[in-house]
Amino acid sequence: MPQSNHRKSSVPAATVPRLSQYLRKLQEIQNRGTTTVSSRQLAGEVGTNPAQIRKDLSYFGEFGIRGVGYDVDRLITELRKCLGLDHSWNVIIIGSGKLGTALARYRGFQKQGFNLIGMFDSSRKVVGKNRGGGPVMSTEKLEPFIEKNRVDIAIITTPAAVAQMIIDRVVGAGVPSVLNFAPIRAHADKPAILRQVDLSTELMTLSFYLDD
Amino acid sequence: MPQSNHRKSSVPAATVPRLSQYLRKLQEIQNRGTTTVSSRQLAGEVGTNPAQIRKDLSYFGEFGIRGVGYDVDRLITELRKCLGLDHSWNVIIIGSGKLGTALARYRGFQKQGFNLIGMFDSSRKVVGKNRGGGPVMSTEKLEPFIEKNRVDIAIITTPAAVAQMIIDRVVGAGVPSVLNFAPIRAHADKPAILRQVDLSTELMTLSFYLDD
DNA sequence: GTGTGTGAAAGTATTCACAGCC
DNA sequence: GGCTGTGAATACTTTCACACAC
Repeated sequence: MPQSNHRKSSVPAATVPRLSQYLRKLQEIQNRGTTTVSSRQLAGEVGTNPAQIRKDLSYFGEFGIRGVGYDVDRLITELRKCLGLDHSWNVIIIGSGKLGTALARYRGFQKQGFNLIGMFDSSRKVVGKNRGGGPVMSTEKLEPFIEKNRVDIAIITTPAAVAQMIIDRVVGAGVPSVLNFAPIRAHADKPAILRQVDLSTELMTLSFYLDD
Repeated sequence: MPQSNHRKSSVPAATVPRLSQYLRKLQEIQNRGTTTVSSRQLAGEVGTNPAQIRKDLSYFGEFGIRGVGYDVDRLITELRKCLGLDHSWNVIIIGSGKLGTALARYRGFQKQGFNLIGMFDSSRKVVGKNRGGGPVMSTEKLEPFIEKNRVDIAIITTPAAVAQMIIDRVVGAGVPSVLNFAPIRAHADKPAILRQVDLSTELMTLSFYLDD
């Protein structure tokens, strides 16, 4: 029984990140005071095709009104439900250097329902200091912390050299998903969900498309 | 005449980021002292299919030896050429907060041929300070700086509120590619290449795949 | 035997185009 | 008239499987 959720596996992988982009734009539109939006308008703003949006939404239900468009409030609520943002997730950050601190201080974090419940670092110098996510704990305390607290997402911002070891440890301790910012191609053995954010890949991809 | 380069447009978009991952693994393999690698071995390490690697490489040429595999040094050289890393690119960072500073201090940067030639910030308090990329300049000096220096890539780490305006300004001044870390869905009018790195999208994507 | 390079097949994703509803 | 929801068509990507080279 690998994927328990029938609904999720039938949604194309490419659709999921787009949903979050629709959500962001819709929140912007909501802030402007607009109450109704068509797939055409939304597509114009996020830079995609109207049919793409309608198709993406159709995997989850019928949220629009023909001839009219979508109610902005309603669609925001539905999208948050689709993305699992209708309850909150507990997040830890491992590595409290500049990058870890930048992420911890990111305000949109809590606003979207992600609770930063702990930060970890191996350096004696920073343990106990506040880097935006409460007092930094020693990485030695990782496993007991994960035992005692439900941790849904571990964000890795350690140096490359230790990143894979840290990932093995948090996954081994039962954390179901990992977001890796360390510049390595990481892997996870257990059925953990792993995503990578990688400056160097992004720069090289730009480089490819630049004219010589 | 939109895309001038015939070679590039025939390479699938999905192939490009993978090339950079192959390159990273190959550099690791090279450091271990291994001189030859097969598509099977490399695929095992990056977590993909051997045929995928061979197909990806086939868009650029024939780099292997049948019955043997690939010479690691040779393949690294070829991949760097494919990705446009055989010469160096000039990069600026706009926004010298924690994130901008973290990126500026990332060592792999220079190592792969990206020269950080300037950092900018709108705050009087940081202008003149060194955040890892020489003295921070005022964002007022952006356009004259771009006039005088070839800038290939602009990395945006400003607050969301000003990010789109900054992108418009650098693209307007002639910067051909932008890597945006600000939490907005940005767009560029001119034929500039734009890539987005987005913590909130990554977190929401994980959220989608987590069990309720 | 081993492993590349590559057409052909299978699998995914995007876009079209239109019936149906407001 | 306008816009959604969706099957059908197109485009893109990955994987298979085998001829060919070492």
